[in-house]
Amino acid sequence: MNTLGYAILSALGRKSYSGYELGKYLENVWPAKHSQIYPMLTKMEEKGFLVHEIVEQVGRPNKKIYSITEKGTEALKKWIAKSPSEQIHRDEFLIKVYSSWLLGEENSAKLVHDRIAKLDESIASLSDKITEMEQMEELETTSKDFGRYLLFSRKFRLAKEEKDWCQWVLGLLKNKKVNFTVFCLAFTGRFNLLLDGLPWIALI
Amino acid sequence: MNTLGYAILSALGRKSYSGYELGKYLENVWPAKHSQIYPMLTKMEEKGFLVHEIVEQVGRPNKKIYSITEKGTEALKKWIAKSPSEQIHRDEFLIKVYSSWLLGEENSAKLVHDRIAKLDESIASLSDKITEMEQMEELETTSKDFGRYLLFSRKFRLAKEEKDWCQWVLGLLKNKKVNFTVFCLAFTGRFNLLLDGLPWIALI
DNA sequence: GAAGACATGTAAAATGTTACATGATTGC
DNA sequence: GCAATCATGTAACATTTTACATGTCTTC
Repeated sequence: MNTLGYAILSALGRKSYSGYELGKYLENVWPAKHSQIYPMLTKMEEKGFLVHEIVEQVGRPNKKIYSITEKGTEALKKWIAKSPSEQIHRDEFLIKVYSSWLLGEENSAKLVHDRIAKLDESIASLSDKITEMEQMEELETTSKDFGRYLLFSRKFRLAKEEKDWCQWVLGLLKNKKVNFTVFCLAFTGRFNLLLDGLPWIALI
Repeated sequence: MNTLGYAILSALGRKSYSGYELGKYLENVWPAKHSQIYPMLTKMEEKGFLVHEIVEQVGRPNKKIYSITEKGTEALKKWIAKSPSEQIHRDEFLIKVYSSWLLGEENSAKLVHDRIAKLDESIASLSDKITEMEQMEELETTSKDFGRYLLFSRKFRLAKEEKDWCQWVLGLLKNKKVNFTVFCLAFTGRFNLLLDGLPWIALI
């Protein structure tokens, strides 16, 4: 089985879902279209990793709700123990930024502004999800929801970091020179390496 | 032509490369194996976007150095003007973190520690690359090297943010509860939204 | 009345990875 | 002597995307 299969198992380990619902969850960890998900679910059920029950609905199509089996959980556990493969990150935006010298400063700035707008949207929606999780009475590290919480807070932090970088780029585009900033970046890089391991609170 | 093709054009826009060298550059924006790159270069040359010249070498195989043509530059310019597609991010590590409740706290911590070790490696090598760029006398926004600089500083910042998140996760795993942290995260989320647009320097 | 969410599936095309092929040089 | 780097290419396989199919309900 491939990573998509294990991503599905990891989702069903926490909660039973239909293929349609899985599609939305998977966006966060391993994007896949429904045309890939449905055949995969069939294959996984044949192997005994999953079972489904049909939930009849009024006014909309019936669903197949999939649940993980003992065999599925065992397979997932074994897979988790192996060290993960390298992450894949593909971003057309970065290729376009790389070619910004062809684009001119105004158009480059527009490219970055558009990205900021998209990031603001996802920051807002992630903020809402985290607020929801705030409502939970007890969220311990052994809870099935703990991984979900880690995931969303990571997405949130990453989006904010990306936005900060975008704003830094806009600043460079305005000032047209970068020498001083290059210096600062390299400096903070080294500075942070020194600080590593020290509790930040001690610095205040 | 697909994104890989435009990624190649963007690289050759800055500097001429052999297929082998392109493979290494592409790792940063659009990872591709040589088995995908070589046929793509042939196809692109047939279309008139590229030309190559053979560089004979002693003691090692000859290279084909590819250069972008006028037609290639035009194609790249047109493509850059279109708004970029969504970024793709696939990471087995995150699926494993999501399933950390199955793993137990010790094994979860090991998973995160291993990630930190990998991040430290890339932080170190990116730091070196940025130091190299520091040497450059003039790095203006219209320079062909400007995009390259933006790219590496983004990679650097992202890796550092990822490491911070990892360390935060390790802290949670130790304390076993997250309620207070959830609160802080959501709070800083809102706080930062308030500060947006204000120059940070004004706060000192 | 059009668009989008809900819901599941198949087929074809594009994209990406692994394996097969070859071969010299350099550093451990 | 073994692994890694340099260097290019093809073939087979796996994965992913786009298009084809169908149909109801809800919101603008």
